[in-house]
Amino acid sequence: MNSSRTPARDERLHGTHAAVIEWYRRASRDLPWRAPERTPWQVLVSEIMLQQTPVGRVLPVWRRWLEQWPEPGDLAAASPAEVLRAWDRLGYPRRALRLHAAAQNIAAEHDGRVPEDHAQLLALPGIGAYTAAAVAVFAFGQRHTVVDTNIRRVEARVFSGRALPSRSLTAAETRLAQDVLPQDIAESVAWNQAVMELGALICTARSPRCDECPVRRDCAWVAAGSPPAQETPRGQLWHGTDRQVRGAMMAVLRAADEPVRAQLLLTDLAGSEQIAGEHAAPPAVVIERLGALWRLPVPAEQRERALNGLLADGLATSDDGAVSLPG
DNA sequence: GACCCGTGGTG
DNA sequence: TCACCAAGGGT
Repeated sequence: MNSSRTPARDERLHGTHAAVIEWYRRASRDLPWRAPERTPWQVLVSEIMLQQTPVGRVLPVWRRWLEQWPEPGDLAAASPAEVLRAWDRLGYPRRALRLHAAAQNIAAEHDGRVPEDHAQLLALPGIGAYTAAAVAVFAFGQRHTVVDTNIRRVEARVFSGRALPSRSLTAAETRLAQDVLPQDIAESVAWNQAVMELGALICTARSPRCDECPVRRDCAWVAAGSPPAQETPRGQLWHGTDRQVRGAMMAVLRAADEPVRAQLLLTDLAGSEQIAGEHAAPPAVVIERLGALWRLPVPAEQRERALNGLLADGLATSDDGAVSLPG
């Protein structure tokens, strides 16, 4: 987009700001990490959990998590196994380990308080450009450019006239987000929050509800006749992937109170009968998870690769041929 | 940039 | 049904 500032452009942009922020006041969701009494730690935990994970699935886990570990120091003192079990099925369990590591860093290096400084936030494990900006903005009220998938999509449509943003974040998108960010600090905070919410509720990826959009008259994409996306994103593979196997193994380990023989994790449905005879029967829940793992139609070597991946990532430990959650 | 990393709801 | 999608980060 043309970044030159003209009175006409500034006035129109101001109108867009006002319309989106007003819509937010009227239509935004009432989420606990937005409550006036929220703490920076609560915001940070929410941002990590919300990475690639829908709000509805995060809510119950977030509540339990902060009840159990109300301050960074509380989480820092927990074991990785406790942390991974509390993470439950949010997905991408590496995020849980990184949040744990971040809490330990905060406890050791920042006197147990979430740092306000953007660069210090960025230095924490599991916190990248988006999350550092989001915490600085939503927890501390600073002026930073927040660029998440919602904001990218809204700005691609409204300002660039494109149906969808590019596959990966480009420098041009970041520049655009910086260009359209209000100068006033309080307004910039409101804008970041409001645009993200607009993308989540109205300007959605699949079937946007343009008839409810507060800026449909300012939208370059609508003005162009809402042309369809040029390239469809290649879908995330799942069936038959390492990720599927790793996920099934983690489900077993989360359910197991005691270490699980590696043999039980590496066999398939065909091999399970003879294996089962050689071991004491695990609890029913573990058997159920094992059954799901055994049923996956993947070769033995893939099961080994998946387990080695879990061990390498610190999501599991192995002792004398028995596997369990770490620590 | 490309690729890897979970999980489950949904159009 | 099934591919798409979700407040990304690290390598």
